Amino acid sequence: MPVTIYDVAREAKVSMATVSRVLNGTAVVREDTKQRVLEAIAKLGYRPNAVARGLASKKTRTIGVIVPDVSAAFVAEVVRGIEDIATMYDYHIILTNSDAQLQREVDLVGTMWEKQVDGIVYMTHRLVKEHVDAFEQAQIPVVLCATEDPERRIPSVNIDNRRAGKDAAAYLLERGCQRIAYVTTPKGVSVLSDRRGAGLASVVPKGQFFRVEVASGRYEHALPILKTFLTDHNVDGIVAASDELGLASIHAVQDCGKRVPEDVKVMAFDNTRLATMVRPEMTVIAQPMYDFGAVSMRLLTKLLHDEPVESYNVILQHIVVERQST
Amino acid sequence: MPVTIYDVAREAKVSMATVSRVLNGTAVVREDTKQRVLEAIAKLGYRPNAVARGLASKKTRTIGVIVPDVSAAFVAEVVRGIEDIATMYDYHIILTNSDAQLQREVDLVGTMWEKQVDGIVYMTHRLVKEHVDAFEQAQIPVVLCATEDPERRIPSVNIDNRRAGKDAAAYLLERGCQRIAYVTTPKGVSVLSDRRGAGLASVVPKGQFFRVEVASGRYEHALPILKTFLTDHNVDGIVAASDELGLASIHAVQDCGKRVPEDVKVMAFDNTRLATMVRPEMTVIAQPMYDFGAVSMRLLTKLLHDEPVESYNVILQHIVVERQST
DNA sequence: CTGTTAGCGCGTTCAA
DNA sequence: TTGAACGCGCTAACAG
Repeated sequence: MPVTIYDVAREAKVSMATVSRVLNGTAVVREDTKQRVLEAIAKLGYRPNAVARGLASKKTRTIGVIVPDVSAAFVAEVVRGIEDIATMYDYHIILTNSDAQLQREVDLVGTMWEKQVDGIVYMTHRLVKEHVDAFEQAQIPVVLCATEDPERRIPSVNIDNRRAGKDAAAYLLERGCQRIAYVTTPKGVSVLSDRRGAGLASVVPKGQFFRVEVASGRYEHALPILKTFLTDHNVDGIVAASDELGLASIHAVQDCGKRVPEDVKVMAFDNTRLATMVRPEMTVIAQPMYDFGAVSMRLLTKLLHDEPVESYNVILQHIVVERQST
Repeated sequence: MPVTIYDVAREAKVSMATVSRVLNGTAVVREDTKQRVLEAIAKLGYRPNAVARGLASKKTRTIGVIVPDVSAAFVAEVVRGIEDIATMYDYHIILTNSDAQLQREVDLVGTMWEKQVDGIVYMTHRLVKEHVDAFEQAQIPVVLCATEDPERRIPSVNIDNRRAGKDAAAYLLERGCQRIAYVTTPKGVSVLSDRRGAGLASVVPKGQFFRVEVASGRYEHALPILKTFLTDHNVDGIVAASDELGLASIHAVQDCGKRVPEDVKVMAFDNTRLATMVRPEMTVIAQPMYDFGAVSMRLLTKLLHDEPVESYNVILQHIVVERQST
């Protein structure tokens, strides 16, 4: 029942090939026949069937987006950036959550192949060989988003995490902090976080740097752990791996009877909306979350259209935003 | 180059129809030939092409998801629910943001048609005739998610917002509040919010109910407006339409030199993670955000598979979660 | 239980 | 500048 390209052709008294031509601008069509076709399309309310197009052209104008979890503020913002640019270039996105589980992450590349996506924007905490193998086997252009390939084989968009770690430490050191703690997930979970930790450790004098590991990165899990830590350790500066951990840090400090920022300065990574909605407002190393997504998607479109790209491993800028917690 | 069903057929020495049968379980296949096919599939690493399947079967196993903005915490949680259940039933989702713009919301239904989605999960603040017309014209099953169709023509998943408003008011009234303010977006923007407001107003004595309108619903925009309001009005109870507005309310109260909850009790709708991460922790009318998405998607699968459904307009339960702000 | 044969709706040669 | 014909990879009758 749905009107097809044949119906339009009949209505306009041309062949379907001609309709296809005006639709795609593939070849020059005489102006008046073009008008006839356009009128027929309008009259019948014709809409091209993207699935049929996909089969015939082998291009679906669909991008696979694989992320750990959209419900995380950071990720949601990234996805928004991806979708905006995708829309701008007339692509749609198929969104999937991997829950950061390797097996699922790898499997999803396969199902994205089945869906015949033109490309993939990929986000994971820790890229390993299995991922790269999956990309290779699927033969689909991939851009890593806020995800690092240690060997830089896959196009990616990141900030300089090591440098960001250094900047955070330098910031606190300059303001008189002597003993600094880094609150983060356990080593090995997130490459980015570990990179930042390395940056911090490279600047803070040995013996004055502490690493506090929180399994889940969630506020409610972190709070008690942090309280215990602060009871045992006398730090005067804290860098948290996320806004949520930053807030937990602030509250933990306060629960220990100390003040932020007078007794302990706290800063966090990310700069989600949370950072400006709490009191004291949090000083942060702001990450360009939206741009992670937007730039990744833009890079992918370049790859797909064989446009020249200046860099396959884009580094975006991070900045320290000073607020009340330091 | 990619291996097709023909390659598998040749390898297994059967016809492609048989391969299709073992793939889809469409008909009984003798056990040993089935094994041969399976082996061939494994050997060749065959993956069915979903686009070709979609064209032939007219079913894409893809669901269109149209939301105002994924980067909003509430929405992101809903989307997560949708995606989880979609995955469970072997569907994928195409996610798009409408920014709550009517024209775009309507257009997106058309582009979803082009993509040949099997169904749509739809979220908007205010459903009007144009939406319904678009659904009708597209002839695609739609489930409204956290969105109300006043005339109940479209399947939907909601809470009872009027009752929720009443419950909020009753809760504050029972605790001694006399003058209650409802902090929300302007009338007409969100049907749900207006419904709640009506519920509140129906319980709070006339002259003791105040409606504070905040254009954007964002914390930073609400804060100054609320401070001004609180300076002029002596309320002792506040109901906010979202956690973000609730937090703005709390801070506004504090900025006016009053205490929460001693001088003014504050409660909010939603119960996003924000509610438990701030101090005082917020009392909320908890909304089942994840379930909005999950149940919507489940309902859609029932519609798509002609399973019997008990109710086309599902009402989920809301509950008051008492915390420190009241 | 299995193979043959049409399409699905469109892009894309190749001729005209 | 236009049309006819083929094929994309698969599902779904229809035979056998």
